[in-house]
Amino acid sequence: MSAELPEIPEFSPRQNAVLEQALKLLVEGGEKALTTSGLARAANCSKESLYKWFGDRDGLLAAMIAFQAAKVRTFERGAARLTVDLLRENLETFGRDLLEVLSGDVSLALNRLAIGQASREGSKLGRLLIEHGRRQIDRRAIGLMEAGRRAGLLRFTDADSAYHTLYGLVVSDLHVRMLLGEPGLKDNARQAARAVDAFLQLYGVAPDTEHA
Amino acid sequence: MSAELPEIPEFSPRQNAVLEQALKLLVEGGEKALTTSGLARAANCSKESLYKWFGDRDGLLAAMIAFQAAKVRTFERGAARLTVDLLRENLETFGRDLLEVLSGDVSLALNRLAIGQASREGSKLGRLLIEHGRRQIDRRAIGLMEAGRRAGLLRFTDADSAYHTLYGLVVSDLHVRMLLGEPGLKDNARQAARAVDAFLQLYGVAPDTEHA
DNA sequence: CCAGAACCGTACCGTACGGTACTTGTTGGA
DNA sequence: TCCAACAAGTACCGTACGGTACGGTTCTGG
Repeated sequence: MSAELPEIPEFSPRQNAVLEQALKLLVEGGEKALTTSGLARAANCSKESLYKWFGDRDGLLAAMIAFQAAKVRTFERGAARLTVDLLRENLETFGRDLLEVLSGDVSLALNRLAIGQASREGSKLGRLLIEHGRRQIDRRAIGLMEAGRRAGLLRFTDADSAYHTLYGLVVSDLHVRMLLGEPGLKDNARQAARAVDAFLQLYGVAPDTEHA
Repeated sequence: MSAELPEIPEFSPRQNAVLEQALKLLVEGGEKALTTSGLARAANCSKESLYKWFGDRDGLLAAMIAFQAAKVRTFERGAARLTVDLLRENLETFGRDLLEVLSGDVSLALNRLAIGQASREGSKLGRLLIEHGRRQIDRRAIGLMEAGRRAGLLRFTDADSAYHTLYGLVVSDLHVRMLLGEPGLKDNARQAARAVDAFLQLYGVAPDTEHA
C-alpha cells in the first residue's frame, strides 16, 4: 500500500501548455486567481476540454503538481572517489540547490496551494507534493550521506536522521517564512556553507585540525 | 513605519467568545468552513455585529490571529545561575515547547490560513502571524542564548544565528510537513534532546568528556 | 469527399459567499 | 415610563465560481 509508482500520466503537448499557463496564473495571483474560466481564457482552450482532460478542479491541481515535478528532475552527481573537500563541495552544492528550489516562485505557489488545501480532504495534494517533489531530492541527499560514510568521511548510524539534520541546518525556518510572504535570503551560498560547516562538525569523522 | 506596537486591541468578552468559536470552526474545517454566516450561526450572533466589530472578513482573520497570540503568552524562565545541566534542561524544554506549539491544532490552522492568503495582498496576515506569534518565542530563545554565553557555557558571535541553528536542529522540515497534512512526531522530547545534543556540540564551550 | 472526433468560444445554471438593510427584542439610564 | 443604543435573526442583493450544454470550426483518417 505504498510507493506503487503509478506511471507518470504523461500529458499531451497541448495539455502541457495549458498546465504551464495554469502554473503561471497560480504564481501570479495565488489560488483564487486560478479559476477554470480564467485558465480557459488565458490558455485559449475551452472549459469543456479542461474537464475532459483533468476531471475536475482538484484533478487539475494534481496534474499541475505532477507536471511541475516532472520538469524539475534532479541530476545525480557522479560519486567519483570522494575526498573531504569533494564531499564538502557536494554538500554545499546540495544546500544551494535546496534553497534555490524552495525559494522558487512555482515551488512556493504550489506549496501554498497544497497547504491551503490541507485542512480538508485528507491533504491529498500535500501527500502528492511530498511524494513527487521531495523524493528525488531526498534520495540525492541520502546518496551523498552514504557515499560519505563509505568513503570514511562521515560517521552516523541513521542516514535519514543525518540528512534531516543537514536539512534543518540549511533551511531552518526559512521555508515557512517564505511561504508566509517574507523575502528569501540574499546569499544562499553563504547559508549553505555555514550549514555544511556545522554539519561536518557534527558528522565529519576527521576532526578539524584548525579550531581558532 | 515599523514596529509601532499598536496596543493589543483588547476585545470584549463577547467578542472573545466569538473569536474562540471562529478558531474552532477554522480548526475543524479549514478556511472554507469559516464563513461569516456560519460563524454567526455557530456563535449565536448576527452578521451585522461581526461587521461592526471586525470591519470585514480580513479584519476578522487578523483579530483571530491577535486573539490567539494573546492567549499563548510564553513564560520567561527565571535564569537563575546557569549550570551546564541547567542550560541543557532549559534548551530541551524550549525545544519541546516549540514543537508543542508548532504542532498545535490552532497554530497549524492559522499558519495554513496565512500561507494560503500570502500570495495576494502583500501577505498582511503572514506578517501579522510572524510578528505576534514568533516574537515572544524568539525573545525567550535569544535570552537563553545570551544567558548561556554570560555563564561561559556557550560560545558564539551572533545570538540570532545560533538561535536559528537551534531552531533548524529542532524543527527541520517538520513544520512544513505538518502544514501539508502529515502527522507530527510521536516523541517531541526525544527530538528536542537530540537537537540540543547537536547544538551543544556546536556551540557548547565545555567539550563533552564522554564521546562513546 | 465525407464522417467522426476533438476542440474552441460562449452561454447558461445552480449555488454559495461577502456584505447590507430591516425588524424585533432587550437592556440600561434619565 | 420612555427613549436610545445595541444586538439577534432574517431576508435580501450582487457577484463569482464550478460545472454543463451547445453550436460552430478545424483536424484526421478512410
